[in-house]
Amino acid sequence: MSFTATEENYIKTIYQLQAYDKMVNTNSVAVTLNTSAASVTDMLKKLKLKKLLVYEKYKGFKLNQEGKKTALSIIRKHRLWETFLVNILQFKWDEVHEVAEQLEHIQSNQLINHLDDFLGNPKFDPHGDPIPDANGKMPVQEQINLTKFPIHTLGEISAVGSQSADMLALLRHKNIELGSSILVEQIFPFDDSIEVKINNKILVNISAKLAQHLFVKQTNYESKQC
Amino acid sequence: MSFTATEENYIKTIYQLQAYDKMVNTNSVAVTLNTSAASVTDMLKKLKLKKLLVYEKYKGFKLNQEGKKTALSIIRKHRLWETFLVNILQFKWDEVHEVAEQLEHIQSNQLINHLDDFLGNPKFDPHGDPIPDANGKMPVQEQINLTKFPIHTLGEISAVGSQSADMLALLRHKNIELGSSILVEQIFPFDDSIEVKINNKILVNISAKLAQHLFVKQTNYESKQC
DNA sequence: CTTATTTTTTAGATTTGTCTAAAATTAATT
DNA sequence: AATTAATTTTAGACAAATCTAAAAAATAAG
Repeated sequence: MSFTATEENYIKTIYQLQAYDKMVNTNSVAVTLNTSAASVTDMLKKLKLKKLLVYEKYKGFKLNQEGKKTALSIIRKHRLWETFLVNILQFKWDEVHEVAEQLEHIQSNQLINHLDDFLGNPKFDPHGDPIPDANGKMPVQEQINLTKFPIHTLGEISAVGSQSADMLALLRHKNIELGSSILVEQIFPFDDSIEVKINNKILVNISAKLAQHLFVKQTNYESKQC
Repeated sequence: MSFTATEENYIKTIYQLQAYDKMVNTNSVAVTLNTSAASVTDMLKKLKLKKLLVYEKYKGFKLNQEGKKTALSIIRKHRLWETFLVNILQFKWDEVHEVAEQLEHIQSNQLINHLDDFLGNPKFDPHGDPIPDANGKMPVQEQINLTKFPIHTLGEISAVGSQSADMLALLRHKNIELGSSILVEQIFPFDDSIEVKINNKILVNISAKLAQHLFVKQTNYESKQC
């Protein structure tokens, strides 16, 4: 079965909002897609008809198995295209999103599988996010971006996403290096900066921009993947 | 200014039909795009409003300067993507069209210019068609596919588009080699086969499939490019 | 446990691209 | 030149995706 670009955008958004099978509400989808709640309701009816989600009016909704499978195939396409843009066409990290949003809607399994092979079947995209395989299987993400790391959870710095001298100088100044332990204490919504404790000793503030270039691996705890 | 995928398909079709500034009629566009004459009329009004074509009702129409510029940028995208699919992703010649039809509508100058650079700024696509540059300039096409070569015009075989042993055996059988002179005598619409005279001596019949793999350079005459 | 507030859904309208059927125009034929 | 045939345009309708405003349901507050 195939879907319009609009349907695919809804499916992807719902998937991201329902992480670990939570119920999703109309408004959050409307806000994310920058549209009205009424439009979301219209689309929900349509997606229910196509048997992609569990939905009863006023009660919230979430994707079923088929819906999740569809979402993963869209995410796969998006992340492979981002990898292509950055690794092959020399785009910068922060330039790829808009173009990948268009490319993810191209319909051709042959295309995406050939692209996957050409890129060397990458497991993670340039932002460190895992790329589902052709069967929708996501590699376990051993490292995630600091901006997405849960609060009050112990982790350690596992990678830095840039070799810029300016950035390395900043890290040295803050006493952060590969292997440092890190614990997010607080997030400031105003500028998206993050206060973290490094090596269980010093508190430092990390700007949103710096955080985007730091990758963290959770220590001790099992990650509950679904 | 930017256009919907549908508008772009009309613009491209009209461009191809008006070769050398001939007037185009409604029906031929309808047939090419597999739609109704009424739909074409609707779109003509829209494209006239956007100042892309010269159009007076019942009198035919053609793209103006702006329209042709737009058409060339779409053709540029289409042919660069076809080159990418064949040269990089290992698609076969006859598998690329449908996917390129989708990819040509992706909007991003940065993307297409990076792709052009990555491919090494190719002048011709895998079908031998010329690729317009970023300014819409088409390289002079010294060779064209036999299927597009004008009837009763003297040319010579300038390239063969495959190295398959089966194909070379067939060419040897028909006494065709690089540099052979060729003159199209007749085209049979039933199976698109072509009767040609080789080296001004022997008449041979060439199947549509074989013709697609032969490239011909016109001899003696100047090509009237616009 | 009613009332007020928020969230969600319905109703009705709009835009884009499409269609069919009928009317208008041009081209062809006797 | 008058009539027939073909082409093109208009008129009116429809489906997809959207909107605003009003109604319905769920949640929160007094």
